[in-house]
Amino acid sequence: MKAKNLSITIDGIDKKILRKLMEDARTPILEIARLVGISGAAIHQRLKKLEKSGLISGSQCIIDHKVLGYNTLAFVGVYLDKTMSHLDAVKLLKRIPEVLECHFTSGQWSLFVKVVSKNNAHLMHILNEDILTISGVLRTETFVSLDQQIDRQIQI
Amino acid sequence: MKAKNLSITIDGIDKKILRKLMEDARTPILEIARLVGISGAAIHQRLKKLEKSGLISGSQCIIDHKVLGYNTLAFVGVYLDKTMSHLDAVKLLKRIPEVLECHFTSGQWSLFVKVVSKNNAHLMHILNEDILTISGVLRTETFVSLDQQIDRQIQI
DNA sequence: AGTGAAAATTCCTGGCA
DNA sequence: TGCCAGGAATTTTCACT
Repeated sequence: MKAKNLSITIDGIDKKILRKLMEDARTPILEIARLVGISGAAIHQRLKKLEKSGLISGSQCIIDHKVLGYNTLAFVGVYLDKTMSHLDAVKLLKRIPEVLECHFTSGQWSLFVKVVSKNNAHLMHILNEDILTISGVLRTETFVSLDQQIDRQIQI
Repeated sequence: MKAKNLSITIDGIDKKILRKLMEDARTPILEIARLVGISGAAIHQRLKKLEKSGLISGSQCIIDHKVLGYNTLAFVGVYLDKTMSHLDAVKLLKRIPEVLECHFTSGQWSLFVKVVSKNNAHLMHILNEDILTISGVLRTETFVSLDQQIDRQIQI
């Protein structure tokens, strides 16, 4: 079977570079070079290629919510009135800082939202005061994540 | 109102450092220093403090699934037989590379899973061949993300 | 694609205000 | 806390293979 002809071809060395940077984005290029066994300059140009291809879309440092006192993670299914445009609802959801993800989904809900909060009372406040007050939001269904056991990116 | 006495106190400079690194984890310290208006050494010791406090739990480069051909994102609610231990189920879910998140949730489902796949056929395969074949999994409910409009970390 | 070398930049530590 | 200074390390580019 022929490989799909995307704009990038990734070999074993690229994979090693990616795996290392997915684990720690601040790993020095020279350290990767030593790990992989080729020169720093080579790693450098491979990295540029990977960035240019869009495979690496950026990097970020990860903030631990819990250290900030955000101990609750929840998913919220949102039912929208058919007169409410999804995009307008999303625009208003964006203004709620605790909303981290918002998906337009197939199935029973119009929108599906991931929310963090400090505790259950805070979550209730976000639901009642912030989300349900958006005009066009009919009702919501909430699922609290009691424990997150897997959290990762796709494996390379 | 008194601020909660957590183990860290974060001032405006810390926030600027964090915001920059959340946007690009590879930003040089000296660039942040110029941005903020204090010396690199000061940024350096603040960063160490932030890492030590656990607020910064790491960094990672972000891979764009779509460039790898993973075009579908879905959420799957999993119903487990009461004889099946959640932890065993999670152990088996971990072996499915397309499973990126797994939560133990309140509500109707035992587990709630985020999955990426190349297309709908691939998603069906993951559901039928990988997830439903786990012993103890009774049935699943799937919600496909047709479009993700918000994806961010908590704002500092 | 990879290498080695060189220049610019950055990291990081210690001493001091 | 923050700043400065300077040696070590890293990034980045370039000519060559």
